Amino acid sequence: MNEKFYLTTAIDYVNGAPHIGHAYEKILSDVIIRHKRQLIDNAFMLTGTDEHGIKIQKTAAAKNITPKELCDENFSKFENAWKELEISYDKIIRTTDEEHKKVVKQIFNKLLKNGDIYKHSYTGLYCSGCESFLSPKDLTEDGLCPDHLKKPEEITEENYFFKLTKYKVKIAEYIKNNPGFILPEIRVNELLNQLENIEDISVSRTKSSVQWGIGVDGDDTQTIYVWIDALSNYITAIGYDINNPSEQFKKLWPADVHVIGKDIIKFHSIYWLAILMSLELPLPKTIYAHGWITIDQSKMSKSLGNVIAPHDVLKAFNLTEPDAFRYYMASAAQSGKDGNYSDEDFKEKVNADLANNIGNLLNRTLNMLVKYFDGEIKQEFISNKSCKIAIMAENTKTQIIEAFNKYEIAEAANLIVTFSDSVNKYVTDNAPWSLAKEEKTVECGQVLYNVLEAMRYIAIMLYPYCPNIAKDILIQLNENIDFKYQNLTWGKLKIGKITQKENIKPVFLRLDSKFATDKKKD
RNA sequence: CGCGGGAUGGAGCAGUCUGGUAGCUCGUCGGGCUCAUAACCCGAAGGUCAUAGGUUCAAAUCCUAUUCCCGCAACCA
Repeated sequence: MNEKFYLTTAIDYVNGAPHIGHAYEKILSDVIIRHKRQLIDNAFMLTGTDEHGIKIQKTAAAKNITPKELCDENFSKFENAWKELEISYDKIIRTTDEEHKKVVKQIFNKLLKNGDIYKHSYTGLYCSGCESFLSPKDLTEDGLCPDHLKKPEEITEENYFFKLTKYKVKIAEYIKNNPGFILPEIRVNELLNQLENIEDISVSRTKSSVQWGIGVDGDDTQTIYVWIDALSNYITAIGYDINNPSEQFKKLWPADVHVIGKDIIKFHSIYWLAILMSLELPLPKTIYAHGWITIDQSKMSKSLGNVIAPHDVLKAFNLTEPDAFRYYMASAAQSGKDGNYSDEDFKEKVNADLANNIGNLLNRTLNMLVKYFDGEIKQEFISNKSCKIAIMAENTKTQIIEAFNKYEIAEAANLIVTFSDSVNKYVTDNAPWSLAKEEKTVECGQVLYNVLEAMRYIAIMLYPYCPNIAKDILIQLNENIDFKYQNLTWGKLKIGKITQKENIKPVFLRLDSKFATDKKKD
C-alpha cells in the first residue's frame, strides 16, 4: 500500500512533569495512529518536547542546575510516562536535538533571505521580575506588575519580526477553501476573527534576556523565539533540510493531522501555516483541536493542587496495564469538547464497558463452549455473512472507520460498546443454555459461533484503545495476533478445539472500589 | 456591553446547524434468566428541555431579552 498517514502531537514544555492533560492528547493520538496502522502500512506518529525558553532557564537557575540538566531530567519523565501508557510513537523529538537546532537555523535564514523576517525595534513595558514585556492590560490599576507589584520600566528592544500580515489573506483563503482543515468546525469562525486582528510577530528575543535557545546565525545578540523553534519540529523530526530533505520527509510531509489542544490552534493554523508558506512547503491537511480534561469538574492547575499524573491513576487502581485508563481517556470527552476525570467516573465507565459488557461476554460464551462442546468449534457452526450479527459487525466496522476519519474517537469507542451490547442481548434472546438442554446442538453451536466471531471483531476494533485486552481476547479465541482490518471479514474464526476450562480467564476485572478509597487517604 | 462554552428526569451527557411523539449511560425500583466477572436480559418510576416573550399548524431546536454557572485574558495542555 502506498498510502501514508503522518500524525503529530503538540510538543510538551518540559518545565515540569507530565499530567493527565498531557496524557490525554498522547492517548488520543496513539489511538488514532494504531487505528491507521490497522488499515495502512505507512502510518507515522511523532511526539516530542519543547525545551527552550526563559521559563526553563529560570527554573534551572532556581534549582542550581543547567537548563540542559533540567530538560534531561524532565524529558525522561515524559518518556517514561508514555512508555507506561504504551504510546506507540515512531519518533520523539527534543528541540535541543542537534539536528533540530541546525535545521531551525536554516529555516530562520531562509525566511530572512525571503524578506519575511526583518529587524524592528519596539518599545514596551518591561518588568525585571518577570523578565518579560507586559502589555498595559496586564497591569494593575496603579500600573504595576500584578505578580511583582513593581512598576515596569519602559525600554526599547530590537528583535526580528516575521511578516505574518503578508500571508493573512492566503491563510484565510486556505481555511475557507478547506473544510475539515480545522476540526472541530466550531473553531473556524473563532479563528477567522482572530486572523482579522493579526499583526507581525516577533520571532527572536535578545540574548541578554534569553540565553537558553537557538541562536541566530551571524547575530550574537538574538535568540530564536518559540514559534520558529517549536513549530518547526514537525518537519525537522522527519528529516527536513532546506538543501537536502530526507526520503522520509518527502514521503510523509505534509502532515495528515496535527493533534493539539484548543489553546494553541492559533499558532498552528495561522503562524505555522505562514511559516510553511514562506518555506514553500505543502500545508497540513487537518488541525485537530481537542478540549481540556478537568478534574472533578474544575480545571487542573498547580494553584488548585489537583494535578494528577497518569501513573497515579494506574497505581491507585492497582493496574499493571494502561488499557483501562487509555479507554477512559479516549472516550471521556466528545470530539473536541472538554472531558472530566474523576475516580468515580473512571471506575464506573471501565467496569460497565470493559468488564461487564465486553469482558463478561467473552467469558460467558467461552464457558458455554467448554461446557457444551468441550471447547470445540465445529464446521457446522459456521454462519454466513447475512446473519444478523454478521451484518451488525460489518456495519460497526464501517462506522468506526468513518468516525476515525472525522477524529471522533470517543464516538468510535461507543460504537464498539453498542455492538457488544447487542451481542449480549442476542445471547439472552437465543439462550444457548436452553438450546443445549433441548439438545438442539447445531443451533446452540451456531449461536456461540456468532458470538465468538463477534468477539473477534470487538477485539480488533478495541485494539487501538486497549491493546492488551484486545490481545488477550484473541489469545483466548486461539486466534493469531493480527489486528489488521484486512483480515477482519466474517467467517474467518478458527475452527477446532480452541479452549478448555483452565484457559478461560477474565480479560478485564472490575475495579474494586477499595482501591479508590485507599488512594484518597494518601 | 472583552471573548468563548454551558444550563435537558437523582448524577453525567446526546439531541439544537437541517423545528414534527424527549433519548443514552450510570443510579433507583420491579421482574426474568441461570451460560457468566454480584454478570446479563426485560419492564417501570422520574424531565412543563434555566426564565420571559416572539415566529410557527408545530419550538429543547429559530428570534429577542433576562438570570445563573464555567473557561480564557494571569502558573497550567
